[in-house]
Amino acid sequence: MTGDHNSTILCRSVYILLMVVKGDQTRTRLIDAARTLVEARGYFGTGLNEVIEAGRAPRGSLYHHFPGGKDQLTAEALVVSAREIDALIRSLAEGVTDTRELIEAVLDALADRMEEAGYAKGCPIATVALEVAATNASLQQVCAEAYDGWERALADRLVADGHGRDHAEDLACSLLALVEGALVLARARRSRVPIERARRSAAVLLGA
Amino acid sequence: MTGDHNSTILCRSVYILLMVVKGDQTRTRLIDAARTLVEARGYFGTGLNEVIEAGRAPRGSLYHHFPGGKDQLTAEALVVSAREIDALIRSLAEGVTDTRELIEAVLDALADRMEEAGYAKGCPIATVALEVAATNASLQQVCAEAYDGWERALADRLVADGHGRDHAEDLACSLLALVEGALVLARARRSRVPIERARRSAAVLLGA
DNA sequence: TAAAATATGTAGATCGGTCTAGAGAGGCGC
DNA sequence: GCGCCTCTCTAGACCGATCTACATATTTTA
Repeated sequence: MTGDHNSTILCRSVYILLMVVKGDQTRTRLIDAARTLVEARGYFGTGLNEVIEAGRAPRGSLYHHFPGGKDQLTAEALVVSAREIDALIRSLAEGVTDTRELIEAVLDALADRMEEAGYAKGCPIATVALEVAATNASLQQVCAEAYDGWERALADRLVADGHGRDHAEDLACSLLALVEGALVLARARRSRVPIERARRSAAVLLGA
Repeated sequence: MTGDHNSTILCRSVYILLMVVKGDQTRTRLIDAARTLVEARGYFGTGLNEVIEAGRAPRGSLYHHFPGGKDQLTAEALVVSAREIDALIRSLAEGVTDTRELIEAVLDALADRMEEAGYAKGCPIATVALEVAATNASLQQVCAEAYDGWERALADRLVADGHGRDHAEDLACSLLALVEGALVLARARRSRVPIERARRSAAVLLGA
């Protein structure tokens, strides 16, 4: 009886797990498709038809997994992309000796990523942030939080380098701006030169 | 006879002028409407229905003045906006003593403009640049040229400050990146703090 | 059987773009 | 000097395509 009960629980758990995994597979494919498309063409430039085609899912699945529609899908895609960049910063931060090296590593990684994608990638947040800043409060909030997280990661490393907290936050914000701006210029020009130049300026800001 | 001829020419000239002016008024209204909407919501986020409504013009007029359709209208709107910023930089450059003051003045002006518009304005080029970098060569070209012009204006002022040409171009590119990035962060967060912080970092880059 | 997830179909609006009609002006022949 | 022509620009109806969103099966699994 206890055995039956346990095996029932087990079966049920496995089922739920499988369902979750399977459901999550479709869900994940949709989010990944949205991430790629939104980064390449923005919020308004990405149609849900493209998303479900790229995500190989029927229309109904999209609204099953994302009852909030396009906004929910986009918000979740932005959160995943933001976390990925955050993890990139924090993982690179462990293998370098100071923040200057960290910024250079981040710029290199983002530049490579951008070139490899034929300039369809850059900052996964910026395009949407600019499109919705004045008209969509919830997505604007998601974008703002993404930047907050990255800035915190940079500030943490600056503090570890010995900077005071206040100065670290100031500097982290400017470094983030420099990186974001370099990505904008690089994409607009389809050239990584602005990123190389930002590297040197970042070094100056960090007192190299 | 000569009088008749002259008055005929005069009438004709006046007519053509009026027609040109009238045509240009509609044309200008459409471009202005497109400028505002595109800066606020980007290329894909701006519908031609909104443009003709804001520009108080019928559809026929739009396609009369812009036979190239949405792309032509957007391209011309970007060019006008780019020239406006270029003129802003060059006019501010005349009233300051060095490039540091110029950057600070530019940042102040852009931040005011952004706040006054409720964060519906920022950089008039960036949103479109990010949306079309990988998919629309002609608009991407327009964006790239806009940034080239602004960078040249900054580099000119740096050369006037005594910097060597090569170093001036490097520095101008990074300063532009810093400004662009600060605008992105400021819009995303709906706060001018990132711009204030970029001010200080710009001063550092310019050796203040 | 019940619930979850998938698979379509389609509604209703809006998209960019095209088309034709007409208003308003001067030129021009008679 | 009057009617007619042409030309520019305005005006809006209209087109097929696409958009987001929802509704309705069908399949899958315990």
